[in-house]
Amino acid sequence: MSVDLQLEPKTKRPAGEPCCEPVVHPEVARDQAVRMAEVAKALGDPVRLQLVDVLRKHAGKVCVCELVPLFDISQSTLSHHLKKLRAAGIVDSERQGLWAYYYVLPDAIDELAAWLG
Amino acid sequence: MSVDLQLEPKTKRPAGEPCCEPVVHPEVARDQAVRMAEVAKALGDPVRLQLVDVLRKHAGKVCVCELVPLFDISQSTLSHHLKKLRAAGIVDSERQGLWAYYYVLPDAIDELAAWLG
DNA sequence: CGTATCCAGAGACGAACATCGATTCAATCG
DNA sequence: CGATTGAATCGATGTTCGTCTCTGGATACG
Repeated sequence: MSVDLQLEPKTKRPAGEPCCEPVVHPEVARDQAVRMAEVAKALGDPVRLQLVDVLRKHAGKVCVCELVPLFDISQSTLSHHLKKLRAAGIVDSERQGLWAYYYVLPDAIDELAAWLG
Repeated sequence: MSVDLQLEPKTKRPAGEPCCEPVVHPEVARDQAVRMAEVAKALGDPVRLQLVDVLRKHAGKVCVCELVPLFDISQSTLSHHLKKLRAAGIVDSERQGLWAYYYVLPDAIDELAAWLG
C-alpha cells in the first residue's frame, strides 16, 4: 500500500486554467454503487447489523419472537427494521402459522463484501 | 450453508408462558456493531461509496479538485460528503498549500469487510 | 364461539440527512 | 498590500430516518 501515486492537480498554475481534468477513471459502475450503497445503508444501524449477525450465525431460519428480547426496542420497531432489511434484499421471511421466520439472502451482502475485500 | 438449524420458539404453547428466552447468544459485541454500523452508514450513499472507490483505486492521495468534476453535485456538497467519510474514520485529509488531498484509512473498512467476509 | 398471541401497518414527531447558493477562510500570486 | 483561488462552512429547505403508541389481521387453543 501507499504507493505514493500522489495525483496532483494537472496544472500547477493556480492563476489560470482549470486545475484538473477528469483523468480519474469512470471507476465502479454507477448502478453497482447505487446497489451496494443501498445494502450498506440498510446495515448502517446497529440494530439491523446485529440482526443480520444473528441471522447469519444461525444458518437456518429464526423466529421473530426470538429476536425481540435481544434488543431494547419495541416489537413494531423491530418489525420495521426487518422490513428495511427485506427491502434491501438482505433477508427474507416466511410465515408458518403464527410465527414468522427470517433468514439471510447472502447474495446482496456478497457483492458489498467483495468490493470491500 | 442452510444447515436447517431452524430455531423454533422455545415453547409451542401460545396461550401461556413467554414463547422464547434469549437463547440466541449475545452475538457480536454491541460496541463493535455500533462502530461497524457507523462505517456502513457512511458508505450508504452512492456518491460516498464511489468516492471511497476512487480513493482506494489510487493508493496515494487525491486532490479534491479532481473529485469535483466526477460527480454531478456542487463543491460544497462534495465537501460535506468528505467530511462525513472523515468523521467515520474511513478517510483522512492533508492540506498542501491551496489543495487538500484525501486518502483512505483502511482500518475502519477492514473491520466491516472482515465481518461481511 | 371467545380469547390470547404473534406480527405488521398507520400515523406522529423530533432528529438527522442531502442538497444548494452564498459566504468565509486560508494560502498563494502579482 | 490586494486579488484570486481551493476548500470548508453557514443558513435554509425539503426529505428521510428511528422510534413510539395504537391498531388490525391472522392463527391457535379451549
